[in-house]
Amino acid sequence: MRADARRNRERVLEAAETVFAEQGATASTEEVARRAGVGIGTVFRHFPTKEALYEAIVVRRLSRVAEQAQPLTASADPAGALRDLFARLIDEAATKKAFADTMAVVSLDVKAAAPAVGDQLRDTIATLLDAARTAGTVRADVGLAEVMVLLAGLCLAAEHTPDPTLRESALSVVFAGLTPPS
Amino acid sequence: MRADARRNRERVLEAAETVFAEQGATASTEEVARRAGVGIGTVFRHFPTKEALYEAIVVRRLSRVAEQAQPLTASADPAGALRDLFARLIDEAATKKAFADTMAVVSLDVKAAAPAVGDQLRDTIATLLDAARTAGTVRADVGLAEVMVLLAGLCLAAEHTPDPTLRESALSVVFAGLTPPS
DNA sequence: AACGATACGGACTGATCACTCCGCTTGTCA
DNA sequence: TGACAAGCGGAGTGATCAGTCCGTATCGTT
Repeated sequence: MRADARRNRERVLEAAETVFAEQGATASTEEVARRAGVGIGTVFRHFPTKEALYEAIVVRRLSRVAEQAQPLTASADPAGALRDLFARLIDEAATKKAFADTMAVVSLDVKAAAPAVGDQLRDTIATLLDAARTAGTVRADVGLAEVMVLLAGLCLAAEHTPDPTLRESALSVVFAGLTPPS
Repeated sequence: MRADARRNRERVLEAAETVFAEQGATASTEEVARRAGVGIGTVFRHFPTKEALYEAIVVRRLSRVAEQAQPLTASADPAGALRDLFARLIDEAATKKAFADTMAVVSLDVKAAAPAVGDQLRDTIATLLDAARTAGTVRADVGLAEVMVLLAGLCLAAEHTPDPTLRESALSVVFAGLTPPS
């Protein structure tokens, strides 16, 4: 692969990330090309389809998030770690358009396109949840599926909730519901 | 207004409701016209804009929902009534595409297009919430805003959650979080 | 330096869609 | 029943956008 090609590919990914974050998945490919300082042809040479480009940045974002999340599994307070992770994901969803949709797809449409990356995050959450249940800091009768639905819901709602305090409050209520009755 | 005009207007609304429920807001106006057994011109004569048509069916759905919800304010168990209402809205969101978005807009983008209709539902929820807090069946420190965020989140997540049991479980967790600690 | 392969830019194509316009039909009322 | 306004259908218009194609520029290699 030629040097300029590699450089342009990276530029396109970077531009796509910000454009999709700002305008959502409906942003035009031309806008991405413009932002990258590149012709449309170049975009399509590197990513044969708009969907492929979109998927590429989804994978990118997800693997970054999953990578940051992984160390949490070593935490002594798994429920707390889970909550921190959720807070981080919720903030990302509030800030970057279409990230909430990504989270919804990863959380809920399990057989989704890019499987491995979503699994990684899901696995981390599963580990934390198990540990928290064992520790007695999360109710034993809630499963991963429920938690994923709640996470997706919080992320999707966050997209329309500019006030961070309010997002935090909603998260608090959910975690109160996850805590075992005393 | 001529008899056939009134009849066609109703047909268009009916068709739009099912088409938007099936395909979401991106469904084409032509599809609505076809489903209504009417020319496109007719659709645009009654609703000058696709957006106007969409807004009309949003208002329609919302006022139906708000109307059904209103009697609940008389309930002796306001927390239970609130939960029933949420369950109903969540089911609707799971079944009818774009209803979840409507709920999100009504819940979160307060200054939205069709104000009065959203207010009606919001008022009912506020009344139930107040009563429940007074009765001590909902924590005193959660406000309407938080509840609306949670409702929107549950509805948005429901759109991707075909399993009704799972939706119900998620709702349970949220309501557990709303219940005062014993 | 010179040459072939690789990559680039952006005009172009075809499809889709919201919306318009006008010749024709149908309801209404005298 | 006749006449005319109100309403209808759907071909047409312009805009947008994903994706193609090819003449040109750039890179790497000998």
